[in-house]
Amino acid sequence: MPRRGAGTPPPGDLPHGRDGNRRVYGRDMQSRSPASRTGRPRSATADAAILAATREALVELGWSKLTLGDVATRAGVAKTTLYRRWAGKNELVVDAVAELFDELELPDRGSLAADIEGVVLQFASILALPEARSGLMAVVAEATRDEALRERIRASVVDRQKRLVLEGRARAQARGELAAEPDPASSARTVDLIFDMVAGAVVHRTLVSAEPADEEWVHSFTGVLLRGLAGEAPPPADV
Amino acid sequence: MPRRGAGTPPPGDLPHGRDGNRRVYGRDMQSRSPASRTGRPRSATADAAILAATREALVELGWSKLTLGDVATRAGVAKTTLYRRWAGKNELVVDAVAELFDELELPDRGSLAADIEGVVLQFASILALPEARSGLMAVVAEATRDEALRERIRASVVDRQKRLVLEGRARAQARGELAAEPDPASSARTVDLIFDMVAGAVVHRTLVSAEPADEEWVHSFTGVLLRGLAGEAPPPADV
DNA sequence: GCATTACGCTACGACTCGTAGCGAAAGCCC
DNA sequence: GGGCTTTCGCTACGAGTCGTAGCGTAATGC
Repeated sequence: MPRRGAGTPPPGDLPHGRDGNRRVYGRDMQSRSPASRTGRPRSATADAAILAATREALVELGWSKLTLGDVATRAGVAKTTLYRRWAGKNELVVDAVAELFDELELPDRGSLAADIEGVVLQFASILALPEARSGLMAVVAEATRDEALRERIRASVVDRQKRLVLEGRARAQARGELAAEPDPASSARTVDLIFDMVAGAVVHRTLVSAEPADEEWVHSFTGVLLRGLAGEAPPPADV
Repeated sequence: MPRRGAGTPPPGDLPHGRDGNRRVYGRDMQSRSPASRTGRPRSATADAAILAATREALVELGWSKLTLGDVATRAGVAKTTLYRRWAGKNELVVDAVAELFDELELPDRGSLAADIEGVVLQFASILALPEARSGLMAVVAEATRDEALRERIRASVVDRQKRLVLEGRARAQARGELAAEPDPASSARTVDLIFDMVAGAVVHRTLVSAEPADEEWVHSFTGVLLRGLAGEAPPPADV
């Protein structure tokens, strides 16, 4: 499926001030990327309108019934404009959903347990949004057959969460709650493991089991994660 | 999207000897369900061929590019036959993927840790199949907007796994490895939590992180699940 | 003013969808 | 065997989506 070669990643003139190289505009990034600042610039407002329209369509139609023509109409742009910027439905939805994860933060709550509960609740609140539920799993499913798409998801969504795991772990080690792990390879494996356990549990709870990841659940989850199944028997109900 | 009302769930004459009411054939089950054993029976071999062709198409094309016409051609049946039995792509893929989970078992390995590692490895080996990777996440994504589909997935895929959690937990309590939990409501919550943690972690590892859930990873995961993050620092490398 | 790029619009062939209608096949029951 | 019922394969169909091409116009930098 060859794509047009007209893409030019604008350095930083788009509204969502995230890292630069996320929007790929077609497929290739280095064709004539560095400095082509002549001609009419791309409308930044159109960009925002398209992503907002995509989320709106995700809520109303879901993934499978979402069409790019419909998104274009909602956004008030021409369908061709959409195809000039994104390679297809997958890439568009990834970008639209990724913006939802911008607000993730990790305020220091004083203890590892409190930090975990805080960030898990944030993550759960995002996954509770219908536009995230419909879109995220679908693009993950598509990504199983598309290496580039997987990388795009990793850069836009996953890494932003994983940073929180790194940060929380460092804090806990500084507090003495977790033992330091000097070997960097072993440490990286541990971080990956924790990340898969935290994100996986929340995703599975909200999307597969279709039950809310509320405070009670998060509290129990954190108890098992920190102390294990055999730890304290039932976590105290001091929610 | 109104569907035909011709469906009649055959009691048990289909090859895969699973529980009865899984295949719904259209939408309604009680229209004239109980006994209509006259007329030409449905071809059981066609059923198996269709499901096998669906998995084959999932491997080659993935979810989004899979078309029912193509599946019908691969299976050697007419496209209309497909629509007479399944309401659409979602239901068909659920049934095709569900068959992959038939072989899940929980042999008694003597300890809770060994039991967990065994079942997680089985689950991971299923998720490593491309037909499972492509199909499962996609139908889960669709299910976020379709209550009936969610129930179908629960009955065909999820509950079969959850039974293993129940079984393993009962064994561990009999061995004295886990404390008994007399309150049934609290016990049910714990089982759900464990299930979301186990299945979620494996799914996230294999599908989102796109890394294999091999023995080393499973061993580390089991260690954290049983003893918690603060438990022993790095699990001993006696894999 | 000029080159360059993005935009809106229309039109297009190719494909998929899900259904309708038909005659033939494959079972049960008398 | 004859009759009844249901399924099957096949063809055809309107509706909808896809992704692109082509055109004239708008908005920038030099």
